Formats: sequence, C-alpha cells, structure tokens
Amino acid sequence: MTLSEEDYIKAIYHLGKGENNIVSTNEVAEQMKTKPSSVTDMMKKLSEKGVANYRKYKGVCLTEHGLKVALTLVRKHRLWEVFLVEKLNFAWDEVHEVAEQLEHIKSEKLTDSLDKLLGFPQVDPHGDPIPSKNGEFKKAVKKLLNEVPVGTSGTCVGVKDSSAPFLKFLDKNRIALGDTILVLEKEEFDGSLHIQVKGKDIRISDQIAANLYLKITE
Amino acid sequence: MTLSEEDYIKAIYHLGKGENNIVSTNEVAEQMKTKPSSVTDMMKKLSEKGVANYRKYKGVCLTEHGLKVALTLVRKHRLWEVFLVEKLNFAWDEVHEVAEQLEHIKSEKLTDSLDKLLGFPQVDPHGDPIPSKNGEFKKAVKKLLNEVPVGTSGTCVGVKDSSAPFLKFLDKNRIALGDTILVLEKEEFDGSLHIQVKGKDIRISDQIAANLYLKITE
DNA sequence: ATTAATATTTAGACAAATCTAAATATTTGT
DNA sequence: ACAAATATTTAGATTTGTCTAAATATTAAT
Repeated sequence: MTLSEEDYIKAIYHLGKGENNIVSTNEVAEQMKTKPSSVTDMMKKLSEKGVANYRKYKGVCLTEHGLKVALTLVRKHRLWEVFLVEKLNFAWDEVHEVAEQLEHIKSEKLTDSLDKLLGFPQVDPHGDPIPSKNGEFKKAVKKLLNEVPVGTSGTCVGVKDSSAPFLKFLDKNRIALGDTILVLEKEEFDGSLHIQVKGKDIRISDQIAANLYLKITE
Repeated sequence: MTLSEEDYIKAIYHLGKGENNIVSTNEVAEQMKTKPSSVTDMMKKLSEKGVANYRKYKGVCLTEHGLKVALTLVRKHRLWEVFLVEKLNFAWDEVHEVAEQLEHIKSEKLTDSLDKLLGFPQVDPHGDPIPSKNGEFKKAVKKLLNEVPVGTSGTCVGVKDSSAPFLKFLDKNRIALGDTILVLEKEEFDGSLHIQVKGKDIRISDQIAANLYLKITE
C-alpha cells in the first residue's frame, strides 16, 4: 500500500464517519486537497486493488479489507499521538502533523510494542478511541459536561463559551483540554457537579458544566 | 528533501566513510540497488539543489549542507535504533529496517525530545556514535578485545571465531552482541583480561579476547 | 419534463524516479 | 600510445500521482 493510497483510504474512512458510508468524488477531493479528476483515477486503482468499491458517478466506500487497512492506520495514528503526549511531552495540539507521518511506518511489531509501552491506552489525547489490534473499537460522542450521567468519564475536548473569564476559571481550576474528567456526583437542587480532574476533586456549577465539551466512548 | 533524495544523500555519505570522499556513480548505484543511469540523473538534481558536488565522469561528494543533512539522517536513524532496543525491547538485529523508515520523519522537536527521553545516548545498539544536534560526532573503530588498552569501553559487535564452543562460552558468561564491555585490568603474564559486562566482573583468557570484536568511539 | 446547474469522468499533459539500449568517456594492459 | 575493457552519460520509454480543459452524467428547478 502506497503512502498516497493509504491517505485516500483514510479520507474515505473519515468522510464515512466510521460507518463506511458511500462518499462522493468531490468530498474526497476536498478532504485530500486534490482535484476530482485525480480522485477518480485513484478510486479506480483502489477498486482494482480490492480495498474500495467504486461505481462511476455513484461514489465510493471501503471493502472489508479496506476498512481493516483504515482501522490500522487510525490505530497507529492515535497510538503515536499518545506516545508524543505521554512520553515526549508534546502539547495536545502539536501531535497531529507528526502522527500523520508516523502512521505510515510499516511494522506490526513496532505498533504492538508501542501499544504495550503505553499501557494499551483506550483513547488518544483528543478523547478518540484507539482501535484494538484486531480492528474493534468503540465510537466516541461529544457532549456537554452537564448532559452526561453520574459515573461518566471522558476527555475534555473543547469549550462552548470561549470568553476570557471562562477560560480563566478553567485555568485557575487546572482544567485543560486533553484532561480526563470523571463525574462523581450531581446535586439535584442546582445541577452543580462534583468532578475529578488530574486526581483532584472539585465542584463546579451547572453553568460551567454547560460550557465544557467532553468526548466519551460508549 | 524527498525520501529518495535523502536515501541518495545517505548513500553518498556512507560510501564516503564519513570522510566525505568522492564516490563513483557505480558505487552509488550498487549501494542504492538502482542503475547507474538513474544515479546520474539524481546526482544532477542533488547538485542543482546544492547538497552535492557532482562532476561528469568524476564522481560526487556532499557539500557542507549535504553533509549536515546526512548527519541529521544518521542521528535520527541511530536514535530510533536506541529507542527500539531500549524502550520497545527489539533485538539488536531487528531494528535496522524500521529505523530506515523512521529516519525520514520530519520534526526537529520529535528528534530532540526522543534524544532527551533516551538520556542523550552516545552510541546506538551497534556501537556506532550518534551525531549531536549540531552535527558533531566521534568516529568509531572496530578492534579485537585483546588489542585495546585498559580502561577502554566499547560495544560488543562480533566474533572472529564463530565455532560452537566459543559461542557457548559467550552465552555461559552472559556476553551478547550489543553489550557494553569495559576493560578493567590486563594480566601481563598471560594477557588474560578482567572485564565488566552488564554490571558483572569476569575474567577471560587472551584467546577469548582475541576473538571478540569491540566497537569503540575514540 | 426540459433546462440549468452541478458533479463526475475522460483525454491529454507533466514532473519525479526509474529503466533499457545506445553513445561516449575513462582507465587499463601490453 | 593504442586497443580493449570498463565506467558513465544520454536519449527515449515507463509508472505513479497529479493537473487542466473538455465532455458527459446527474440532480434540481421551474
């Protein structure tokens, strides 16, 4: 599998939202930052190789085999992201570009050893689940912190309100993007929450919780 | 710099034995497993890019800039080899192929963080020195263990006698390829040695020492 | 149901990296 | 110093992945 072929497979996978939906030539072209005519050529090639089902004017989706390739790429990408953050102290938002390169390294032994070194992580630094060696993995959804039930654990991935006061609050309470948050308790009276972040217990109001996005794997 | 260009630069570097000697088209072709005509084309390109000095029929060597590129590649290759052995428990002889891929990853931050994670190693698992960030590095030489002075430390990289009894002796004494050996003392009378391997002190005869290759950085 | 707008494909060209075969230069042996 | 052997380059072709422009198919709108 060529570097370029792998990139197209990943594009089809991601545009299909992990559901392997049929995606259009133009969608792929936009994602890959190429022209539709280039996509048509590549779709024919991927079809011949048995990794994609392509029908003229109808769009393309992955075959069973293509899906396996895509999941392996996603697995490698996310494992490397964990490595960069956990072992090399990269920041949350610095890992993507390098992981795009590292995901193409071909060595099953390398991938599995890395998985082991990292303690078989379930999610990457963006809270997205990491496919297992045999390609199974959970779906992730993004929800506001005040909408999840008690006992839920997830990764903090964004804010709804990005005003200075709110961001200052988060900073003061040591809540940062990429942190894992566990909901310990919810106060019925005012909807305030008791949560755990980086091993510390804190209490936050419903308003705060209504402005924090969590990514949770179901 | 293209993947292919980088491979040619490394080939020129290695054929020049780290001395940046002029190397011939045919030598490069053999090393790269391509045809001489392909090499000619690439040499012209590398010359135009300012990384090599190529003169028709005369051969090629690297420019100052090309040498820098080569040393960066060697640095990355060897750091990844250390990573694979130290962190992922790869064996001595399993690392090369994967490192060939990893050395092309472009991220200065990644390289330097890796260097730090590994504790700024001086040599790779084959005993070859690792260039520093700014391109300085020591040369390594291969010598028989009985020929080095007391106090010398090096990496065990091979055997002269590969008979079963000798290999069995090494195994019994826990001496393996890739191990670091330090010469503590030499007995003048019979030339026997007192050495340290993996934290253990052992004594070996001159005959044993005369059949073990050590790689030492001067 | 036709036309207009949009999406997709085809045809032909290009750059990178390679190859083969032929031409040319250099080196070696006498 | 000259012929033979060897090394190197040139010319022209091929593959991969891309592009533009033109042709064709699909979809949407009246």
